[in-house]
Amino acid sequence: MSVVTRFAPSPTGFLHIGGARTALFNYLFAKHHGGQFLLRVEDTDRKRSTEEAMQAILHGMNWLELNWDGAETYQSQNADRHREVAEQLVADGNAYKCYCTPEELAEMREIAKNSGGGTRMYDGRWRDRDASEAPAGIDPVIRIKMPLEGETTIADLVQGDVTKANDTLDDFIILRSDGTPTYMLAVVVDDHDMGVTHAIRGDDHLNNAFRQLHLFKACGWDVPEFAHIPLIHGSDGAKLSKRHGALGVEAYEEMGILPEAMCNYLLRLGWSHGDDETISREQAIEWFNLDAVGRSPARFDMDKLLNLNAQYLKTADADTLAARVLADANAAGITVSPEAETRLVAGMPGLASRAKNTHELFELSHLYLVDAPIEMTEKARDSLTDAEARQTLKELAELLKKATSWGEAELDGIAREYAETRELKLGKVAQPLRAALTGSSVSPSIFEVMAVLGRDETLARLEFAAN
RNA sequence: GUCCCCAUCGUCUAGAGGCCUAGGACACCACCCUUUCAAGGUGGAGACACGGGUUCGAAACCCGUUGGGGAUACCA
Repeated sequence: MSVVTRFAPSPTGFLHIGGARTALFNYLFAKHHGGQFLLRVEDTDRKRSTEEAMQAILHGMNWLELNWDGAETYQSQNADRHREVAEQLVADGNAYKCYCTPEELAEMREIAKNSGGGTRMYDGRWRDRDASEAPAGIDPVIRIKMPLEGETTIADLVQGDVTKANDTLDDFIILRSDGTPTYMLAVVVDDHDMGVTHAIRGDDHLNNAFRQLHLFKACGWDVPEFAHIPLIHGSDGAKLSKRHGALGVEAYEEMGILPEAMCNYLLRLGWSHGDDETISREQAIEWFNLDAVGRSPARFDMDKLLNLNAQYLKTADADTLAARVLADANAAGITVSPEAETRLVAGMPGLASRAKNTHELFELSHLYLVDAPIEMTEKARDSLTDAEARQTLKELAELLKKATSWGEAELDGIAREYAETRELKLGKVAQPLRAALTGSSVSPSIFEVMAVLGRDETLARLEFAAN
């Protein structure tokens, strides 16, 4: 049997970290088994679902390259099918209509809470009543008949065997009084119709799994395998939620995080493969398994994400990175000449090893983006007020003009030789050079910068700074 | 309240009864490299929640305690 997984977000908010990880695990599991990964939008709560949230989720999935198979489906479009199943269940005697008023329900809940356990939230008062007793003027809901006694065990692929007494399971509502399905019914019907073999989802659904299992059985369907993965907590240890300042994945995108880094980080949160830390998508697909998913909740750690991001930045393709920098430049209203763009790509390795996110990369790139004369920071200007420093630059410029080739090694050699003849420390030469060439006191290796800038731009900047 | 789940450095984790004097990663500290800043290298500090069992031997297995989390809707 081929594996089919699905990610089933409800479009009531953005795609947050926990959801993204659930999607990733479902994706990886399906791909590992050569199966299918489906996306189903759970929009049965029409009041809370928004188009905006849905777009945010789709955008997040695309950004992380969690490509789903086929077109995404919308649960609300299967409402007719859900109602049919509910009615069939009633016809088969596995479900029944309940005419309770909200007041009656509230009363039952109150009793159950005060009883100290052993009492169900819904007492099943319409379970065996005849339809002829139905009061007029009340639209009934449909409830599923749950087993009255015994216990139910779920062989969860992550949590292991979990057993729950059946008397804690009440006859829950599957069809609302307005004829729309509840989540519980919709998931079961859709999972069955879509051929889902493995339901990998958050731990918060573990309790629901017991109810769903009986619903599957009442319908006479095979029950999918369940895998409940622990939730991701905020740094305070509580469930991630909007009020906790949990962010949507697009927020990380805006922070200049690379999607590969994000996925790698999410993968390591709750799943491990020995001591491996940096894991490519291909490697993840090959290695991913549910056995290695941890059972305890993990906390989100921005520092580690940033560290991973820095690593991906270092090995990322220069053109890809340049495109991100150019986008930032464009947003900042900086016009980049074709020469500057060439410099940017050439200088990328030296830049990338110094950045933790793409915005830092953009800031670091500034020295290549602009053309002479360049602006200077106060610190840089200060180091050039010294007459001796300016003299150094002038003398060095003369030597550089005579350079036969413009490679990093040659330039380095010229500067060192000059420093030696003048009996200066290399730093005394390099720092003014850095200020003049980059307009800053911090930059990649100054000889690398010179090589990337090229002869003309270098000499132009030197001349400007020396005067 | 009741039900369910969880418990190794600050954080993410390795650990399938002897390979554990508990390993790796992030963060932190020191040193090295060095033209600045990063990166990189080397080293350091830092954990088995507690109490009982089981066993020749428990971080690992069992029970309890404590702590944390989740669920308790005509939300998903």
